Amino acid sequence: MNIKAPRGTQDLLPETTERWQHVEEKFIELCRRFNYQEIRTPIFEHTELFQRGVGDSTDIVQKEMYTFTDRGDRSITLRPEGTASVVRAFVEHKLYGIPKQPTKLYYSGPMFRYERPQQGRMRQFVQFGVEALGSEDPAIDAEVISLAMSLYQELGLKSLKLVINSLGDSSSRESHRAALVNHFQPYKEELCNDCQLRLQQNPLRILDCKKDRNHPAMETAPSILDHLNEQSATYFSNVQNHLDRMGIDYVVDKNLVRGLDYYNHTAFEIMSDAEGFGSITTLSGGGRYNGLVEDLGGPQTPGIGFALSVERLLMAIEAEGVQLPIESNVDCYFVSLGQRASDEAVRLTYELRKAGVQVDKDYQDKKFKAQFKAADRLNSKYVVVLGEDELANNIVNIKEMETGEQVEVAINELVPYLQKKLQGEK
RNA sequence: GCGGUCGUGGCGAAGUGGUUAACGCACCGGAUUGUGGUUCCGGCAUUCGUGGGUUCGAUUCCCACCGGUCGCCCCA
Repeated sequence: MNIKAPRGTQDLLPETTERWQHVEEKFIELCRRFNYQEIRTPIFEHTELFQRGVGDSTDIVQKEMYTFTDRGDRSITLRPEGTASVVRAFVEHKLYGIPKQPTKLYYSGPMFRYERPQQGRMRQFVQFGVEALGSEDPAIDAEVISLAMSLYQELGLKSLKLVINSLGDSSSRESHRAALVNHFQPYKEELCNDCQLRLQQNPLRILDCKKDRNHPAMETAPSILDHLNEQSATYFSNVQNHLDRMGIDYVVDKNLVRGLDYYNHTAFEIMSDAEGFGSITTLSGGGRYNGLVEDLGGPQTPGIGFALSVERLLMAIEAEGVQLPIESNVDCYFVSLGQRASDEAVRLTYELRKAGVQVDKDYQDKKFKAQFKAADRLNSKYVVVLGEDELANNIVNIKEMETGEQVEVAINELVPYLQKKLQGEK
């Protein structure tokens, strides 16, 4: 029986992991520049956290969670997203009490959702995310958005679209909700099954229903933007003012509705315009969640954050043909002939490695020529040749592969010689 | 969860109800007993996603399952 990776999971092989490492390093470096610090939370949590945090009416909670009962009869869920866990940790460890405020955190790690996989949608996928807790300044909304945009831009992506909207505060949402119910109630029978349910549960989400998008009632549906109270409207326009001043392009989409219950005020998504990117165009999404900390038992604390999919980020890089500066090669390769020479090469390889040189040798008893081929394939800058003759004279032959030049060097000079050579290049 | 489509060596890809499963790339060895390339020669699938069924016989036909992929729902 052949065991394969479970559906919707993937192995990332060396060729790919180099690309992952590159974007991970970029993300970490960027967070540092923006003064966000890393938080690591468990990969599984009590199921209740997501029911309360993400919201019982959401698709995530209703049909996408990896939930199981552990041996202690606890209901456990593999985290489907990061914000609920971060906020839980924020409350649990009373981070709201430390002097450094607002609390600016970033995370990176696997998330799990039970869905039908397709490209850009895995059951286990990796998100980068940030959360800024404790500030209700429109400037920090802009900061979070700019961090997300910077990551894509600095990695070289061009076909980006930033979409923003405001969901308003609770009173704005209440008034909008009532207006929506009023508006759609007469057409209830004409809407799709899902939307008939949404009418009671979450009428906001009728707005981004793909099935009913052409229903005439959509055109005339009340916009949240018309129901924002003065504070909410001011907040939203301040966020936009900051984006304008920062030179970040965006479009306002009054139908942008985020799938999670905890959002209010600012909501945004970054999408890819790239040719052939496929039907899933959302690269990342985020928004403000001023009630979540309180919902999870903490003091009233505003928050905003976003999360992006690393898989989709790499897909976008691929789709746009961006070349990442990844070099996979070796400084030096040993070619040896005969057992005694090979033994000595083992020792010298170790000496070179201790001295910081990136070096490898043959371990498959390959023929002389095949060893050279291996060196070539690894793009080795130098080849050190060690045979019986060299051994007898206590020397090695060092060949520079690009030029073909070869020099004799005493064995005990090998390490300093190569160190010097390689230093000169860098 | 629903619908379409696909599943042959490491990769790409032909093929047929019958018995030797093409070809290309990659890889390994030799020509060239110690220097990367080229060329030439040779090697490389008891087996066609898995399990059943039909048949004298199945990689080829049927069914189920598994997996990929595309679209829908929804999202990152």
